[in-house]
Amino acid sequence: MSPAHAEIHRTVRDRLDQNDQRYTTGRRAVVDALAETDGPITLPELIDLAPALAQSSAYRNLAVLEEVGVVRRLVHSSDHARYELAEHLTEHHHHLICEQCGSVRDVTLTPELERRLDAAFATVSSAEGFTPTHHTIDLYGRCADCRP
Amino acid sequence: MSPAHAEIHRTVRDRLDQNDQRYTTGRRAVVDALAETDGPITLPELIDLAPALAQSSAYRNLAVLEEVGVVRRLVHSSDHARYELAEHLTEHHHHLICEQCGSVRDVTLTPELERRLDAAFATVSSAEGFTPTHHTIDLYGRCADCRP
DNA sequence: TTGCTTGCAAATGATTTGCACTGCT
DNA sequence: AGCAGTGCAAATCATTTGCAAGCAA
Repeated sequence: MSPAHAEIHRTVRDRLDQNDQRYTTGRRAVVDALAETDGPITLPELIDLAPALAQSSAYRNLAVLEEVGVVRRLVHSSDHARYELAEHLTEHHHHLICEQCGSVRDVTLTPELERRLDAAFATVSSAEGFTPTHHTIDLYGRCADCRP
Repeated sequence: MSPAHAEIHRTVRDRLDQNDQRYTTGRRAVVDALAETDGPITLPELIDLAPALAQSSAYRNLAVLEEVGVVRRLVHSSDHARYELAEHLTEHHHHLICEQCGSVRDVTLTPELERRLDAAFATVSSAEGFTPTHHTIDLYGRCADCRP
């Protein structure tokens, strides 16, 4: 477990404490699994990484962790949702989504481009009376493994 | 929606013909409903706009229209999916998603920014061996109606 | 103890599907 | 006529929830 892992656990514990929630073995296992991967994972994938967890407990723990703001739930297709650590525990990133195999990997853009995007988003939003809080960018295509 | 309704219907009919599918009253009603709105709609919303459609037929027609490439299905949250006309029938756009009421509205960015984005996407993708085909950008926040 | 957490099994709800009927072509 | 499309009701499947038992503060 990397030092980054240790800090993640500390932050998660703090957030749970602040919300009168316990940091149980099961919740720790969920966080460990999410910290290990280089992209958001589905519930079956999570259970493969943490086989001690019952399915219902995995779902319940993810819901609690999402509520206290350390997990984000993503829905790209209609089968399984995907879960990842919140960006304040990782870093702002986007997703490469393979249309062939369904895998999802994280990518980051340059800070300069993100800055430009935020400016553009502020512009188009205010024209609509919309107040943006955050954004997601998904790139769909073919991943390296599925390349023809 | 840039092409007029008539042109949309012509294109849809062509696509269906090419795939040995008929352009029935129900399918036309689906396309009309999707062409009327300024953002992707859910199935209940679609049925409100086209009350003659049975729920199962709406789902089946949307599936057919998606298969022939004139409808796109979006999933932002875990309740109802949303459907919109494919971009070749409208224009390239993104979404403003209200976290309060769940409404979704279309927005466009400047062509210049889209060009810059495509360039950046090509760069980060090739570094991962990924071949991008298209992208989506979603802005989450508070819509005008839900503003505090 | 006291009550949150867990695991199992049953419930929920959006979407899909079987089947008989309708209506294009 | 013949087969694709439709409506209804039943089936599916990810996710949620009720309940009894386990575990942490």
